Amino acid sequence: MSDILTGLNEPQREAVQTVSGPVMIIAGAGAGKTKALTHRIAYMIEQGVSPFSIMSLTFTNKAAAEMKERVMKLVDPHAGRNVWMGTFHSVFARILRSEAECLGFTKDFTIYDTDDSKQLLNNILKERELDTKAYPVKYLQNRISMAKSALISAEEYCANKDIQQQDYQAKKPLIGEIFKSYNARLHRANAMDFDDILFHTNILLRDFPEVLYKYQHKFQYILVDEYQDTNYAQYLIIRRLAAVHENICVVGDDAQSIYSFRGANIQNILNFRKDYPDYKLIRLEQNYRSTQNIVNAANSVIAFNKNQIEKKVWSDKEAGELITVMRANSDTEEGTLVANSIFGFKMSRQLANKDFAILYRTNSQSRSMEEALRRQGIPYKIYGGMSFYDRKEVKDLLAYFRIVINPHDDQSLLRIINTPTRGIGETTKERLIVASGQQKTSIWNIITSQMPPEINEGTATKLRNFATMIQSFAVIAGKENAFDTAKHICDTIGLVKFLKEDDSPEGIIRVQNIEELLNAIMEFSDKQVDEVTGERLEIGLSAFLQEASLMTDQDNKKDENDDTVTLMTIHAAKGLEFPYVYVVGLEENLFPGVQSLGTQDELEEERRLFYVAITRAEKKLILSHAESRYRYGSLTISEPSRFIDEIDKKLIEQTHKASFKGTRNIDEGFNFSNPFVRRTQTGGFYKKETPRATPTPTATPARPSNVTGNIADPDDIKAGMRVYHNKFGFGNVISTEGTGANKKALVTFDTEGDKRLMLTFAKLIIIE
DNA sequence: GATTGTGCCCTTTTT
DNA sequence: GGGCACAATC
Repeated sequence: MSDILTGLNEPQREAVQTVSGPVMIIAGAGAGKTKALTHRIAYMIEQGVSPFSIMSLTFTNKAAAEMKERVMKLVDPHAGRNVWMGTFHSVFARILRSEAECLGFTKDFTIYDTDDSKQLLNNILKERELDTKAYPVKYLQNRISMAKSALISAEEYCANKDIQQQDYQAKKPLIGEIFKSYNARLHRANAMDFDDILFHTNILLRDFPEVLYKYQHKFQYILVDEYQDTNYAQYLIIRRLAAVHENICVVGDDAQSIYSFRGANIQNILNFRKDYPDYKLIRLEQNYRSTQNIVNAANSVIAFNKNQIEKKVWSDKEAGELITVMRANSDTEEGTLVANSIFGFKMSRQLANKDFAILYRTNSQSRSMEEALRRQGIPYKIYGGMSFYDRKEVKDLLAYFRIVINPHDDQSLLRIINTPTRGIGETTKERLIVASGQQKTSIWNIITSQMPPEINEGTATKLRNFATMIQSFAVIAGKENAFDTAKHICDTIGLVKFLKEDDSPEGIIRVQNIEELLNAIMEFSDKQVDEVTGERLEIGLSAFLQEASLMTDQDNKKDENDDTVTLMTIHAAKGLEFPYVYVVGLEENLFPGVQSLGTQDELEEERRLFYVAITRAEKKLILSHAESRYRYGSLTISEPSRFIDEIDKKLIEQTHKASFKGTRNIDEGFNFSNPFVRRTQTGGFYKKETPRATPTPTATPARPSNVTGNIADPDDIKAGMRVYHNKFGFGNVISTEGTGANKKALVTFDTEGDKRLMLTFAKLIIIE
């Protein structure tokens, strides 16, 4: 017991020991919320709470795995593993499988991912002969997902006047009908999409009191991580399950809510006190991750948001270094500056590549960074983008597995019926879709018992052969373990042989991916060990699929060992930390993005995203922005982000590209964009008219003793330099004009604003 | 029925 | 710039 409580601060200890009743933990970034949660679970188990009665929910598999690992270290692993710990989707999919019959599904239901649902919607549009321009699939997905997350059924969607009015005004009046067909097709396919897992769980708990009763009494203790990211469907599930015991503990940080575009609702945090009036609020405010300067910078930024729960995050670490702001003249140069900076820190401070992370708003920004790192010879790894489970060949093979387990899975059937090629084309597929719509049954049933007359005999035979093959696989799956079945399927369809015909580098990767998938199945099987005897359990394909359909490759591959710089979006970086963090592309219309300038709420979400970015850094934070950038193939000019201005000025130091060697040509480019810079940079280095959280003191600095150096030759003064003037103090050279004795410079002084100086008279000292 | 050409549209995305 | 969907080809 002492083990579990030692090393915790006072509020953490309170969070761990307040086991009964509703508890809300508001945890700042880096305040040890995972520690509080894991120790709490361990503490409960040690206090005699049955692990089977504890449900702990997270959003990612990775977070769940990490928590499980940490709990197992604190308590007897046999007890630890019995806690219901996982993502919302995995825990409730598990419950849905055992209760599937109530809802008209079988326990082998398939989970459709975003791509499957996209294909399905495409089929519906085709069937209804609707234009994909009038009804963009992405828009439909969004609309349907939002409805399901808000627990609005397709029928309610159609009956709701407001919603219908919205769709009518958007010139998309048929969305409701499409929604209905979509659900009908899912149900016919014995399939659920991601949102359905939560939606159907709610239906289950709402309409089947005995089921509700069972789980309310089973899960006496409920813990929820990242509560600020829950949507209405998740909120209501938790509320229902916790209604009897009210031993519910939620952990969140409203300042880190960055998924509202996915339906996450901050109100859930704000409403907690209404739902559980006698709740206990615990604040974890001490940040153990970052230096004071970084914490203060984050605080000064987030202070600009109106909607937030009051808290003061603090750090008792050293003040640390100032936050560096780098200005580049182009996206290419931004990459170079970042790569040079990393190289410099590595050399001067003996750091490893893995001490660095480069974070950006959009994935497309990775390219300039990537190219610069490659030129500099720095190993890096880009996270995000195409996931292993999104690869076509992997999805193809998985589709075979899925249809063996659930033959009514139409999307899988359509995906693989002609892969490898079997002479079954688009026309045939369309006929099958239409027939299944008319007969209101799955395509599988159409092929096996109600072959439509318009399909000619040759094609019909091909279809029957396909069905026979799938049936033979199903027989094998009933007898053999997952790996042997998978291997058999793979060999029989000749997928590897088919892929090997393509010997391009991409083709070789595809073959490797198939091998990797088979390895993953093997690995998964190896992990399934009998708890009591320690023997390996034979697990079937179905069990593997259940796991794989809710898996992303984010979790299995976090090679702690390989020493690379990390590149990822800020969204992907949530929950992670790095000693040195670069946040790049801090420009208006990029970060904050142009689409988020519309409403206050959207802007505040962008600001929270910036807050998340800042708080990833432990020791040093470097921000950068470029004055121009290629976007969608054409050059765009950008102003520095307002977010830079929102950081307390005392915490920032400016670096200039002139301080880097060999940038003469860049200076020329810089002059080119000069008029623009002058326009936006009045007063201080950045726009002065922006409101500030804390006003910066404005006194002309006396010449500090560390300013040494001689009066510069006017010819040496160049745009971008940092200079010192005896009367005006420190400033930045924005531009120069004229030559020789007539040479003038526009200098923006930190405290005195813009000055145009004749260089033969102004005695400037070059600082850097 | 597969392959190449042409216009179109771009965020973030735990599951 | 580039990925994707659909069309025009062979």
